[in-house]
Amino acid sequence: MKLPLFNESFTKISEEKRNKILQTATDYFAEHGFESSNINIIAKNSGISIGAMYSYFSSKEALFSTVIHYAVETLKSVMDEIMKGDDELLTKLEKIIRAVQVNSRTNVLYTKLYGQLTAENRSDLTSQIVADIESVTTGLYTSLLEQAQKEKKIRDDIDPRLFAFFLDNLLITLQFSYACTYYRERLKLYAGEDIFSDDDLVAKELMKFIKSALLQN
Amino acid sequence: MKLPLFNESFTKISEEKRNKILQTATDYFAEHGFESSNINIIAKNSGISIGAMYSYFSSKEALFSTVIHYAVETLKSVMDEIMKGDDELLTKLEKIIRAVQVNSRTNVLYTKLYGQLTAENRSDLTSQIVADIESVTTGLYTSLLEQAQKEKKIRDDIDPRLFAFFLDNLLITLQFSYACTYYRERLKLYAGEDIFSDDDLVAKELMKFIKSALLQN
DNA sequence: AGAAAAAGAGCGAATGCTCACTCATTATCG
DNA sequence: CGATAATGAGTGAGCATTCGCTCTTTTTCT
Repeated sequence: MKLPLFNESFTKISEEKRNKILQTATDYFAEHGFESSNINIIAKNSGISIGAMYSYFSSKEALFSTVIHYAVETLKSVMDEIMKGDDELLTKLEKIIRAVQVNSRTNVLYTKLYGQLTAENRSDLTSQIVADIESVTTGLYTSLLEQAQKEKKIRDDIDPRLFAFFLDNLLITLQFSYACTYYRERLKLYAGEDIFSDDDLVAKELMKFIKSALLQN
Repeated sequence: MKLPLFNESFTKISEEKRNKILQTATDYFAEHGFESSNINIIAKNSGISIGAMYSYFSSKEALFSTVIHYAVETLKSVMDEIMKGDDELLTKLEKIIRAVQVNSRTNVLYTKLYGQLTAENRSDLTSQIVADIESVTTGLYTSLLEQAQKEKKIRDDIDPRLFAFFLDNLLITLQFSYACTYYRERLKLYAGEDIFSDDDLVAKELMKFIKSALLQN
């Protein structure tokens, strides 16, 4: 199955214009979700006509898919950057946590989009995109743990696939907690209003949590 | 701020009819989300006219709020049941995990609703409902950990508020993983197609993870 | 080169469809 | 026979998508 993305005409316009459209659409979708977003307004805010919009994208869904596609690529590249280094497991995890904290603030919109995707029962089309990124991190985390297990760096009495899953769960919810209104409020409920001015504390405690969950003890 | 719930007339109809409406609406909202749900169809599926629907609920949002309200109450009562026992921390946590596994399957719909609520940038109205339940579990987990810390049952070098937060994150994502299509697929990616026929494995490994995260080591 | 023609990018008013919600009418009941 | 409840056709607003048009650029022809 192939996702509907942009039409050829979209590649022919100036990069500036392309970015303007993508940025505007990302903002708008992140704010309103798919259903409640008005593509006419997105066009207007982008400084183009709806007619032009429909020459670049054959449907609202195609625009949405494209936006998601870019979001996913961005997140992926951050992950890859961290993973390709040869730090050991715990160092990599800490880097991911830091990236999540910094990046979520920069890319709040992307994370919101991600949240929307997972909650909505969107068509197979979009859920497919997400399967892409998911399968990347899945493999990454699992093989990281398996590797570490082989090297006796972490305990051997665990199922690396499930532990990778729990790990990812912690990182995803952390991501949400820095990006989505709802989860932000929730973290404040737990740790107080000021928690967002103390990234170090959160990172340190989460590393403590993860570390002793993983290590032989 | 007060949430719009049902009108008085809704209390006057037979319980059977009331349940039929709520059940139908819950199903429908869980399937389609708020925006994409059609209240005319919900009325028809419930076997009442739209006119009647609007005499029971003054708006689509009121119907939605009511549905959420019941969902939250149900989840709350399960939690309370577990919490009021005098089991120790780890036993309680295991019970919660088990409840999440069993209950999510029964109450898939409720969990989906919860997921939709948190992802959508819904009006303050609905986000308020959720703050209700959230503040309950927040308090519960945190004081459980503080208590256990006082009794030297778990390590004392941690911030109980943040550890409670991480704990809750693990439980929430577990809940999602048993209820929402997207997260189900994700868990399958990690642990294989058959994972959903082995609740014990998941529960055991998660307990292992949590246990060593919490214990002195 | 300059004129004429063709291409096609961009425009936005108009179309048609989907609902949330209303209200005139009808049924039910005490 | 009122009063109360229920009905569902109708209303209008919102919005995805279309399409006839304009205006600019490119190509063709003399």
